[in-house]
Amino acid sequence: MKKSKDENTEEHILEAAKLVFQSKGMDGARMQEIADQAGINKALLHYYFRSKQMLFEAVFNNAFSLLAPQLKAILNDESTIENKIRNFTSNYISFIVKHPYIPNFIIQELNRNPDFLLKMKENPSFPNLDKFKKQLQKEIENGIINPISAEQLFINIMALNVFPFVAKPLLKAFTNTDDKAYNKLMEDREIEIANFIINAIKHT
Amino acid sequence: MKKSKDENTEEHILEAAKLVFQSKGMDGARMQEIADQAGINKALLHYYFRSKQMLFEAVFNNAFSLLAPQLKAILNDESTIENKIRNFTSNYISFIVKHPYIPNFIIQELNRNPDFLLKMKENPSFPNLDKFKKQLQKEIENGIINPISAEQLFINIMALNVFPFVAKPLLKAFTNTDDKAYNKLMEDREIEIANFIINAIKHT
DNA sequence: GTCTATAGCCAGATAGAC
DNA sequence: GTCTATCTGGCTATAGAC
Repeated sequence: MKKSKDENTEEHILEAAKLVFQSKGMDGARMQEIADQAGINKALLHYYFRSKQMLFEAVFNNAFSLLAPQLKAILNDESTIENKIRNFTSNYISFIVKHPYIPNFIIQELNRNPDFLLKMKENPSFPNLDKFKKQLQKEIENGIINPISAEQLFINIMALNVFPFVAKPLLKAFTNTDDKAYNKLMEDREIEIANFIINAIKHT
Repeated sequence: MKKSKDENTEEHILEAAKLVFQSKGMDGARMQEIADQAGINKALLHYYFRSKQMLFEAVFNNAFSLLAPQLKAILNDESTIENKIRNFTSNYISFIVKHPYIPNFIIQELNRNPDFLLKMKENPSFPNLDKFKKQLQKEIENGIINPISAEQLFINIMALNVFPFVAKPLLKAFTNTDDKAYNKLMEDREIEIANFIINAIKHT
């Protein structure tokens, strides 16, 4: 196994780079800090990834490819809109617990450089709302759901799920909660959000 | 008026610094770019604000003190919960049109350095939910509103209003809209969000 | 108050030994 | 593949003339 050592080091670097980039961002991150975190020398980072930019893109693409398939799976499964909402909410919360920095990292870096998405949108595996939209229209016609556009509903679902993690420091201050109390709020949201959304759209 | 020239320059610097810091962040911003934007020399920035850090804090505090009083006013006014929600939503959208970068700027920099808020929370003018909470409890007891905690409702209101602007690049890609179509979605939200929230919580 | 010039530092990247 | 040493450029900050 000639490559075992390489792959190991490469993995270590990626793991370290993930930690540093996701908490400091591209501009705030330092190659030295990544090297220290990985327990290796700065020169080795360049040996494996050539430049800071390329290392960053590796980390970013990894993060994005964790998020996208999940979204896609839920949008395109066969269950009802109500179930999709419940599934998404419960999946998303457990995803965040495993990868707390990802949403903010992705949002921040996309604001810095929106072109990242141009290549990705070409990919046929990029999530899209087509199926979700058809299904929603049908449920609206059948009087199960009140009229709402698929885009607005999708944005609302994302907003209610993602925002509390992205804006945690701000919301902690406004709601005057400490870390423990805020995390409790987040746990409760797993049920609360789904009910909130369904109340908002379900025909009565 | 001995100071008129100074104040003018200081204003120009702050305006330029706002533009640069809000789009690039503290780490990505360059003093040279701020100087160019203000049409002055780099040395003058230091003459007025001593350091990049201090200039940054001036910009950040300005941004925050635009956002906070607005929130406070709406939380503490005398109207019903339903009206508060409608007011907040309509005020917030026009606020964003005037200051599109502020929410993302504040959220981003608070994640970089949450301690910024520690001093601010001391200030008695810092927004809090006390009055909102009492009022909500009363309307729940009176059967106007379905049970929900003030914190969760507040987070939901913020999420639905703020997130679409913070995550614009990501949501534009997922909803597969161009700039024009996305802005149309945002306009529509001024009514849509308020109705969505009220449907979600209003007792029927 | 405003400028030019430059000090001084720090970060990304490379050369070259092992 | 991994290291030490170093180059090079860019950035904040200051000195000093006007």
